[in-house]
Amino acid sequence: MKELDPLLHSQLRLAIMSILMNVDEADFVYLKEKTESTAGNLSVQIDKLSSTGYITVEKGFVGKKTRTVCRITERGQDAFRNYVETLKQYLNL
Amino acid sequence: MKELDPLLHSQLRLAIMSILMNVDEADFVYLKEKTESTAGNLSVQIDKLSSTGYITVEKGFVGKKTRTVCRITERGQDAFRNYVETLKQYLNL
DNA sequence: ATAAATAAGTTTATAATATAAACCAAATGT
DNA sequence: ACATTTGGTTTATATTATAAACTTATTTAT
Repeated sequence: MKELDPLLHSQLRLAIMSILMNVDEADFVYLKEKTESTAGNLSVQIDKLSSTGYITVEKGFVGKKTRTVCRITERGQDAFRNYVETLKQYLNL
Repeated sequence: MKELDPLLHSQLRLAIMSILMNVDEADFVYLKEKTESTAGNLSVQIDKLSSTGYITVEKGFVGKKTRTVCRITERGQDAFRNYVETLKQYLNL
C-alpha cells in the first residue's frame, strides 16, 4: 500500500488544493469562506503548501486593501493527481 | 464542503478499514503485514476503530498462540462509504 | 478629529494525533 | 536452561492541526 502524501492528507490543505485545482487563482478571503476555516489555520496551511512549492502566494493590494492570491503550481498539480491515484487504492475506486 | 470523518481520515486506520471492507475478517498479523505498520501503532488504531464501533475485535487462540481477529461492522461500512462519498467532493471524482 | 469596529492576516500557544520505543507474557528453538 | 521469536499492549515523544491572541491598516460612526 503506497504512502499517502502527508502534506495533502489533511482536510484543510486538501480542500485548498482541491479548490485551486479548479480555479486558476483564489484569494485568502475566498479560500476562508469556501473552506469555512479560521484565518489562523488557513494562514498556517497556506504557508506549508507554499513552502513545499505546491502553491504560490502573491501578496498585493486591491485599492488600499491587502490581497493574498494563491495559485497551484505544476508540482502541486502533479502531487494532487498522484495523491488521488494513491487514495483510489485505499477506497477501492 | 462536508467534513471528513476524522476517524477515517488517517492513513493507517483508512488502510485497515479498506482491507476489512474486502475480506470479511483479518487478524492482527495479517493487518500488520499488509499495512506495513508497527505493532504498537496498529494496536492503538485498532482500539480506536473498535471503541467507536467501526470494527469488532475478537481475541482467541489458534492452538496455543493468541489470535486477534477483526471484522468491520455495519456502522463501519456505512462510515466508510460515507467517507468515500465525501472525499469524492474533494478529489473531483 | 477621534474613538470604535472591521478586515486581512500572522504568530504563538494548546490540544489532539500519529508513531515509535519500551515493555510483557507465552511459546519455540538451541 | 537460556536466548529468541511471536503477538501483542502501554507509555512516551514527536508531529500536526487548530484556536486564541495579537498586529496593522482601514473604515465607519460620533
